[in-house]
Amino acid sequence: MARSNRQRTSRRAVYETLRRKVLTLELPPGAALSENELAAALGVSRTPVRESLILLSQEGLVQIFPQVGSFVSRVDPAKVADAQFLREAVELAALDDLPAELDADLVEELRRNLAEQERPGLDLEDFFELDEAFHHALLRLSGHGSAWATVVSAKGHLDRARRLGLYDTATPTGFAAQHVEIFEAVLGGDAALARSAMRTHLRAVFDDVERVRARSPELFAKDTGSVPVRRNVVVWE
Amino acid sequence: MARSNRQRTSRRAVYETLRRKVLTLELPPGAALSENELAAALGVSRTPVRESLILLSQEGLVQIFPQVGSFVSRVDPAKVADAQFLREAVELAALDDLPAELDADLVEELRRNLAEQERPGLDLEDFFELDEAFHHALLRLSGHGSAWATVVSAKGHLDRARRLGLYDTATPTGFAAQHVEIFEAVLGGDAALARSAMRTHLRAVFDDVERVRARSPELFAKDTGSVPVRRNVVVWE
DNA sequence: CGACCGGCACTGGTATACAAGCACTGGTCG
DNA sequence: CGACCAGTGCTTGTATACCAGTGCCGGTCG
Repeated sequence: MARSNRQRTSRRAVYETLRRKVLTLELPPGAALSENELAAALGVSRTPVRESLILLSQEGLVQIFPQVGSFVSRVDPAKVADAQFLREAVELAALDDLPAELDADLVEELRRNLAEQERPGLDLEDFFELDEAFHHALLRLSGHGSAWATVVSAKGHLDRARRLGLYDTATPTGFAAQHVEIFEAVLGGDAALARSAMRTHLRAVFDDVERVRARSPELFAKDTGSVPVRRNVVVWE
Repeated sequence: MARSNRQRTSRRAVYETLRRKVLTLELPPGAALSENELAAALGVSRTPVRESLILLSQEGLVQIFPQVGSFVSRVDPAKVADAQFLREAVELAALDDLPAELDADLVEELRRNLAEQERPGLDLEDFFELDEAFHHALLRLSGHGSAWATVVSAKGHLDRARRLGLYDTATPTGFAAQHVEIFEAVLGGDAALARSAMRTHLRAVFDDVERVRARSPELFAKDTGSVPVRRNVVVWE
């Protein structure tokens, strides 16, 4: 009776591929996304590519200029700030809703996650995955895990900025320590301490963005209206 | 230089039409949405209809079962609760971020809005519009107005539920009074009072949902997996 | 009578063809 | 020399054709 929710449609595959490439900066901000090129490169027709771009555009990761072109959106500081605000609001509110009796399985999962974060020689991509899982689990602990999906789709801009920040500093160990601090406050039932630790943590992430912005301004949007520039590069092969 | 951001594409028109019809319950939860029928009814091809359905599906307002059909999603209490939680988190956090000096124009706008809410014989649709504008303006007052877009797209389920609630009670005057209470606390600079008033208000909205649920359970989802039922109605014309 | 099973009608998924619009280019004309 | 203006090649937008999958229905067979 249970329907397999995971559809193996090529649209989903294309969407996930593109989203990953945008978030990992493999497709850098400002890059042109031609439906035809992508379709050819991915071995599908324009339709799934187009539909994926529309989805990404709704998330704010891609900008579509009708009859002109689609581009990976530049990191808009205002949107980053919004995502930051939203995330902070949600995660702090979740800490207020923690039940008296914490779910043992989730606590164990968090503990393993934190141990993994301390592992020496950790890949940055792996750290990101762990970081995601940590915050998600924390949200589930308060019974609002499914709100995470909304946070995820809203924080695309923030993610790219964070990634820039981490590639820059290359020292996520400080963040791991903050995770531990939050976790222990939660375990100890000290909601106020947990809140303040979480706030400090999220603000630290946010500050990283500003640091990168000073260094790599070309990745950030200046005018929100943006200027569509058609690349006119002819490649001779 | 400024590009007209408002594109008059038929996709946008179709999307807005469908979204409105779903939110106003003109297309009730559980209704079947055939791409072909919609295309014919709206006088366009399947493509814009299909793309609109995909967008609505990402918002959670529509469920697409491949090779089976698309349906207006039923009101999922869990999702309503999530939207409620998210909204509460964001709006309360915004109240904490209010600047010392409030924007005079926005205050005036809020004042006019509230006056309008008190107008006797107010249409329910109008009240909803005012309610939206009120909360949005309140968010802008704290400088996080653009986060409203995320809240809007996430609270589709909540909106439908609220609408059911208001059609049911048919007495939005109580909500208007709560709006005034929040506004005056904000004006008085009493953040704590504003927070508690806002929380009371949002919880009251939420409670309405449960009341409706007891009365009209067919509009709510039971299993999240949902059961696709193909209507087999033959119409003789 | 009841279980089975194949045709059928309909679904959304994908591919493709055509239309409309923008931007650059290179020429002409004032 | 500079402004203008069709030409051209690209873009996305829309329409349409075809495909695979799924539930229903009715005939058939045990």
